[in-house]
Amino acid sequence: MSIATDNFLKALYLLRDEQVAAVMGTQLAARLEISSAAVTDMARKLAERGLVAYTPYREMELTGAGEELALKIIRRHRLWELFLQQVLDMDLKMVHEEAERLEHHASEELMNRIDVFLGHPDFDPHGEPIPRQSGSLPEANGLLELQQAEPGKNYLVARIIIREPEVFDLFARYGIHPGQRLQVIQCYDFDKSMELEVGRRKVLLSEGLVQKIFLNPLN
Amino acid sequence: MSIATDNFLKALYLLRDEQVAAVMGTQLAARLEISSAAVTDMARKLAERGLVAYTPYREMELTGAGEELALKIIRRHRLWELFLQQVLDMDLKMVHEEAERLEHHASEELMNRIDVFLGHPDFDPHGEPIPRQSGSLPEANGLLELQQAEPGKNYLVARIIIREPEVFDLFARYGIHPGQRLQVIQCYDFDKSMELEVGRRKVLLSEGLVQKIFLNPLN
DNA sequence: ATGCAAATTTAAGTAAGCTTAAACTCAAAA
DNA sequence: TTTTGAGTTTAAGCTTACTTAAATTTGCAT
Repeated sequence: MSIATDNFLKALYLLRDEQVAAVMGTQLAARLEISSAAVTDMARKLAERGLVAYTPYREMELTGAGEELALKIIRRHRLWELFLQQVLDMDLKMVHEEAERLEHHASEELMNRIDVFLGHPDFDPHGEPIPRQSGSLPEANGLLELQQAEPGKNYLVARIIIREPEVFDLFARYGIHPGQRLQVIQCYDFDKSMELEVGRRKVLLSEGLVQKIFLNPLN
Repeated sequence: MSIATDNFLKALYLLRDEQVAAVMGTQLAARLEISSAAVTDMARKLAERGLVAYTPYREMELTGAGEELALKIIRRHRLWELFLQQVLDMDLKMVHEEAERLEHHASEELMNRIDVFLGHPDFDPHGEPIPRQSGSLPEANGLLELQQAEPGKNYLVARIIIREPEVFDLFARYGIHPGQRLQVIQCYDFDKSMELEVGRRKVLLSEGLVQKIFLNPLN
């Protein structure tokens, strides 16, 4: 499997995942930064290999086999991201582009060692789920949304969704990161903001921020 | 810089290093597993870029700039090898081919983090020197050859040259690895073999094995 | 000094993964 | 229902890093 193939399958999977609708060539071309002619070309080749369902002038989507491969690549990407951040202390801003290259070049064996080293993690540093070796995805709904937490009880931050770099910095400043213990002080129903205790500091979060945090109950 | 370029420069450096003589196309072709026509092609291109000194039908060698680049690539390779072995506990037999791929795809920033993580190491798991960021090579002659060690004194193993996988296994079985403390019990001058104490075990090494071990005096 | 074999170079061709530009399709508006 | 333009495909061409096969050079042995 070539890098171009890897990237095509990955982009197709993620694009489909982000929107709910099917994926058209132009979007793929934009995301992969190639011409739409190249997309058509690739689609035809991957269709021959049974990885993409494709009829000329129609939308395309991954076949079962294609999705399986896409998930493997995404697994590699997210494991690398987490490894680079947690073990080598790389800046979250650099971690994506680094993983973007490394994901294509590590052996299965190495990826499994990284997985073990990290303790079979469920989420990458952006809060995105890391597909398992089996191809299954960890479900965030095993987790509790912060909105539903009971004031007074203790929780562990399990996952924070970080699509914007500023958000990471903000949470970092308040000491909110996976593994951190926290308690809900109060919920303000009128605008759905919340007051938390993190460490021994009190923090006030807007609804938008609250929705990015998922918890595990403690004891 | 492409992967092909990386590999060409690296092979040219290492080949030159192994033998003392200049390097001919056929040897390069053999090592890189490409045709000699491809070697000529590459040589011409790299000569244009000022990385290789090349005149048709003559031997070729690296220019200053070429050697600088070769050392950078070798640095990456050896840092990866050590990282994979020490941090991710990969088998020494797999470490080379893994590093062979990763060396081309990690950023300078990542390599430096790996270097720091490992404590700016001087030698890779095969005992080969790791070029520094500056391009200089750690000299093994800061180290003591085992032959010259004084019986009774304590030493730390600094470097073991492992070109054959069996040798690694052998040393591993006797607990001999970088960082290990040892003492010389006796030298047998008639065949230059030696008896050592490693941990609390006594070990008898042939001359060939003795020559692979380099030491730092302890206190 | 000459011829020969080995090594090297040239020439021509291949494959992947692109590009641009022209041709085509299709669905939706007129 | 015809037109239109956005989106897609086809066609032709490029680059890199190879390949094989034929031509060339070299240095060594005679």
